[in-house]
This record gives sequence, C-alpha cells and structure tokens, in this order.
Amino acid sequence: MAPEQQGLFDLPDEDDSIDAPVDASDDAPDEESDGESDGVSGDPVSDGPEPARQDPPAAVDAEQRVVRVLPDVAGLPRAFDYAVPDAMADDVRVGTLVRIALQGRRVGAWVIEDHVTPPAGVTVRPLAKVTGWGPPPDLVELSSWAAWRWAGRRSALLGTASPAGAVPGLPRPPSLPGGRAPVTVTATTPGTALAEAALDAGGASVLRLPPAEDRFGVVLAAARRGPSLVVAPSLATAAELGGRLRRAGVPAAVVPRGWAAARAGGVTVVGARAAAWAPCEALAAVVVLDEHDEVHQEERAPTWHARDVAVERARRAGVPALLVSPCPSLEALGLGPLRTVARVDERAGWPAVDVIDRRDDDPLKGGPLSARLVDLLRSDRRVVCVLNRRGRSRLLACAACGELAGCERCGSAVAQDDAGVLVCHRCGAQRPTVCLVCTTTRFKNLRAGVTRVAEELAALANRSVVEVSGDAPPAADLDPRAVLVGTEAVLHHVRAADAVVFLDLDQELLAPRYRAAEQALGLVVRAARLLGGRAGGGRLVLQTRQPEHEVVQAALLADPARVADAERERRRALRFPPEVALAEVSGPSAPAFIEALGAPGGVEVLGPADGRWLLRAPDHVTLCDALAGTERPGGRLRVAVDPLRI
DNA sequence: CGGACAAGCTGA
DNA sequence: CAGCTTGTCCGG
Repeated sequence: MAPEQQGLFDLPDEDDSIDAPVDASDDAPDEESDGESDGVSGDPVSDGPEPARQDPPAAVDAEQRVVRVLPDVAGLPRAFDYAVPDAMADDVRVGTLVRIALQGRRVGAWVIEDHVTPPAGVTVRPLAKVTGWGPPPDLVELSSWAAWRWAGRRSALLGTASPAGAVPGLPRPPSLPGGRAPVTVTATTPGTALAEAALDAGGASVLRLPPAEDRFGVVLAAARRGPSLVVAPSLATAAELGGRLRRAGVPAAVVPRGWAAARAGGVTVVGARAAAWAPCEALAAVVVLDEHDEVHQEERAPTWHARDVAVERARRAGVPALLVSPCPSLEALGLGPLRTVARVDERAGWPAVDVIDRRDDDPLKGGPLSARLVDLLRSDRRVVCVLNRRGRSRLLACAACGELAGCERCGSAVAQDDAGVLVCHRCGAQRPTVCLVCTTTRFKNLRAGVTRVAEELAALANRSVVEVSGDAPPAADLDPRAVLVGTEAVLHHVRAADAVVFLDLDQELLAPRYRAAEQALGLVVRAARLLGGRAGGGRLVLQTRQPEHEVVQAALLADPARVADAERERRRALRFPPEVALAEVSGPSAPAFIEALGAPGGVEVLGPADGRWLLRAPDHVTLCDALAGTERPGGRLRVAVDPLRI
C-alpha cells in the first residue's frame, strides 16, 4: 500500500516538480550563508546575483496577502510564509490558529506576522484552514521574549497562550456603562489600602499580606480599575475568586474554561499559572497571588514563571503589577518596592506559634514525638501533623550490633517501606529486615517516616489517627475527630485545623536545596492558613533543634523579613539567585550542547554532576543571550532557566 | 516532528 | 542485490 499512497500524494504535487529543480540543484546562492539570526530564515531582499533563471509561475503576485506562521511542530523552530485565501481574509490576524500543508502533511500553526514579503524564490502556498481564535498580538510578541528568557521553544509558550480546543467564534463582551464595572461591594481589608496605593503608584509592587488575610480586597481593587489579570496559585482559588468578583458586580472569566470570554474582552480574567498567558483586552492591572509559591513555575522546559511573565506583561502594557504574598520571594522583592500592612495587622494575621526545642532530647530515643505533644493529641482539638518523610523509616540501625542498615548492592542507606521491606532508594534493591553483619532481625528506627509516626501517635492519642499522603487523600467519611498525619500533602487536603504540628521542621530547614529556607517558610504559611489568624486560637507547633533559625523566628514574630534578610546575604555569599542567573542543562544531548556553548563571556560552566551542568551568569541577559546564541544539537536536551530545586 | 532519501548492514 | 535499518536533511 505504500506505492498506492505515494501515487495519491504525487497527483497534487505537479507544481513541485516544476520548482524542484530550482530548489534542489545547487544554484541557490544564499542557501549556504545559513545566517539564522532568529526563527525566520531567508532574506527577502538579497536576490541580486540571480540572472537568467525564470521564477516558478507560482511566485507571489504583489497584491497577495501573505502571513508568516510558526508551525506547532516540536523540533522545527522556524517560521514559514503562506498566502491568505480571500475566503479567510477576515478571520486571519496575528495570533490566529491555522492549519497548513507542510512537507506533505497538515499541521497546526500560529500566525505570528501579517502582510509579510516572502523571501525570494519560495513558492508560497495558501493556508489550508482557519482553526480559530488564538492569542492576541501582544502575547504573540511576549512569547518571543519568553522563549529567549527561558531558552525554550516559542511554540510551547504560544500553546500555553492558546485555547484548549478550537474557538471558531467569540461571545459578545459584556456591555458596561462607561466601560467600568458597577461594583457593588467595597472590601475593607488592610490589604485594600495597600493595593490602592500600589495601583496609583504604577509599576510593579510587592504586597506582603499575612497568611490569614483575604486577598479578595486586592483583587477587587485591581478589577475596579478595569479588566485585570489575576494569577492564583490554584484553579480552585481562581474559581472562587471569579465567583466572588461576579457577585460583586465585576464581569469575570475563569480560564482555561472562560478563554473565549477572556479573548472577547471586557472582563477580568482569573486563573492559575497559565493565566499569565491568558488574553485580557484593555488590560488595567496584573495581580499575582501567593507569588512565592513554586506552583507558579512551569516544571517542563521552558520553565517560565508566572510572576516574571506577569510583570513583563504589565510593564509592556504600562499597567501596575501587584505581587502578593505572606512571604515574598527575593525575586519579587527585587522587582519593585515592598508594601506591608501595619505591624498590628500583620501579627493578627499569623497564628500563635509554639516552638518545641528538642535539643535536650536524646536523638536516639523518644522518636519524633515530644512529651508536650501528648496533651495536644489527647485534647479534642483538630490536629494535623506534618512529617516530610514517607514510609516507615528512612534510617535504621541494628538493635544488636548498631550497624546502620545499608544496601548490599550499592552501600547506600536503605529505608523501610510501608510493608516493612528494606528498599534502597539509590539502586532500587530490596531485601528483608535482616542485619547484614549479625543477622538479627531487630532494628532501631533512627529516622521515622509518616507510617511509623502514625502508629506511634495512635498509641498515644485516645482517638483515631489517619495517615494522609499525596496518593491517599482523606476519605469523605473521615472521622472529624481524627488526628491527621502526613507529608506536606496533608496541608493541601485539609481546609481548617486547630493545631498544625511540624514534627521535624529541621528536615525542611536543613534540606540540601538552596531555597530550603524559603520553601520551609512557604510550608509554614500554608499551615498558618489552616489555622486562621491569632484571634482564632489556633496553634502552630514547630519541633526543632534550631529555635533561633530565621524561619522559626519569622513565624514566631510574624515577620517574614527575617528570612528574606538572612537569605539575601546567604545567596550573595554563595552566589545563588537572584544574585546571579542560573540554568541547568541536562539530557542525553547535554554534553554536545555544552561543547557548542563553549566559554561565553560572563558565563561560568559548572559540572557535570549526575549528567547535569549548571550555568551561572551575573544576570539573565548574559545567560539567556549565551543560550540563545548556541545552536542546539539534535536529540533530547533540557535547559531549565531559574531551576528551583538544586 | 515526520517523511524522503541515501548510505550501510545482512543474509541467501 | 533485495530488503531492511540507520542517519541526515528539510519543510514556505
């Protein structure tokens, strides 16, 4: 059947056979110059040295409208020119999603430029079809910047800026008297005044609001100025805010579902991370909620960050951007002035904190549960315990000879899973619970995991204890009196609590990641949200051997600046972001890429470690220019600019 | 990416 | 040398 298919394909390709000799023979002089300054190849004006060769008859007539399109094809970061048939003329504009015939197949593409002059000598074919509405021109432009900033494919970013399905037509935008929403609610939270001042000042601002404060006041303040873009940390939060905006009389669309309404304009647009790429006609302001939260960064390359996309977008539109967080990141603090509520209001928005100093406890005895916890467990308060160690034990020692339980294959420490089997997390080897030295089967649990702690808690408490993990959310018929224990996932699954206990905060504080302190504070903030403000009487319990650590002090004093100030100095000393710009290069083609990169000025190449390289530069311009100027080898390659976990 | 085509490998 | 795999090139 292969010849049959070929025969079919040959029929419409008659004009190919005409221009084939022109293309294929080596008489195309500008072909070897290969100066790919950017995605678009070919120079439209350099057709001088080409005598005595008639152009193919399909050449463009001067009147024809030609658009430049970027195919939605991975590994083809090039633009091509296509003619716009008259029947499609009204539906095609910059951003429109189309289908094109390319190399014998039909692929999707975005119109990225209108009324272009195609390079000399190419046969311009007509667009095959208009699929529907796509991103507005400002986002098409922004995708080009973001592709540079995060060293990724522009098509990936245009995909994020596009609707999930085809949008052939748009709904009618809400018609508003004077173009302004008739707002029926005025919020009066302390954050509202901050937001108003920041909106009046223009530019990017950082608003530090305590965990318990309702961010709706900020959102409403922005939306009252006109259609705004609100990036929330989750779709659930976005949907809730969208509903509240509408009830307040503000037209709002929640993306991705409301993409068409957002594209039609006249509405405030709310969504999760990808909302940074949602259309918003006549943009008046941009708001990013929980700016510090890592969910705002895309995990797949290009690893764009909603905060940075939103700020750049606001800058280009000349509108204010509000970065809202209880614990602003150093990155945000570098983007604009910090505005805080009065100390009394900030303190009121953090829960009371109990620090349990465990320095006096014997590390080999007593496990993760201190005596002071028992009272809490035996009360009738809703208690949530957090321990970021899964399974039964992460570190065991033989009860008889004291030997650490190691892997017989690779020598790494082994952990004990839920079923009690010893598992090596480096090589995956499994073995029964037997000491390799003295063959006894009794072990001491040096570093208990959630499963083991749940058992211990159950023995201590006079009520049921339920383990909650990422893959085992709490059942709907959960005993409301139960003590919940789990990894940090438990903080996502519970709405409210009277006490949240970090059984081993040191694990977060000492985690071998450069952002460990900020990440630990982020977890503490999440816990604080379950407890509400100081007036609610909730307790945040931190078990630690480092009671003077700035994260502990920040929670205790409701002063997140303690973490930011300490962290800024540390990052400067160790040369980590935002003091410098980093990129991580990995994947099978990483060695070839690093070789092609060479040693560009200002960029340090560190590594490889575990097959990964780290690039460090004083700023993003230096880093991203070097990345953009390096030709990519074939094969799989991951370039992660601003990696969070290193 | 995926098709077209060429060069390289294998087996009778 | 057919028939297949593997590699390289290229797209308007």
